[in-house]
Amino acid sequence: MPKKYWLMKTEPGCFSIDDLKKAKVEPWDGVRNYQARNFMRDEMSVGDGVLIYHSNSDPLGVAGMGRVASKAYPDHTAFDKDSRHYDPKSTLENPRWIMVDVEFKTKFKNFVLLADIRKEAKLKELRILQKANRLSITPVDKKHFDLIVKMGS
DNA sequence: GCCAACGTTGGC
DNA sequence: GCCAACGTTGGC
Repeated sequence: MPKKYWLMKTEPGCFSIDDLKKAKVEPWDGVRNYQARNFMRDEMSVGDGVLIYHSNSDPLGVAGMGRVASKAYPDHTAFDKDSRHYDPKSTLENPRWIMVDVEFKTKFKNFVLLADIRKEAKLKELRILQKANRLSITPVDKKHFDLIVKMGS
């Protein structure tokens, strides 16, 4: 299967690129959106490239790069009553939510600001720039992925 | 199956 | 903190 590329959002106040660097590999739990889930279930494979995007923070933008390190498997936080991601409709027999492991690759030398991504004409088709795109996982074209990595290096 | 109400996301 | 946009829920 050809390698694919993704952008995954995280709130750094909750889990940042530095946390990922420290953890090396992290289960990407808490995704509670069907479109994002289906990307993980149907399209992701081990080795895919991941842009790590910091949302809801200052600065906003892409902080680094990782890779998909596992296939999708049940998100156990959905079973945990004490988790903020608890979903009573997800059961062990029939898990509704899944996650993949994400492995740290690099923290960008130059944080790639959302404002600079907006200014770059070649990136105008990027999903996160489209109006009101709230998807926490979006596919990224290889050429866009490579350009953002270049901007960050 | 419609749709109003509600909760969440996330940039500003 | 605001609020627009969107997804989900649930009554009908």
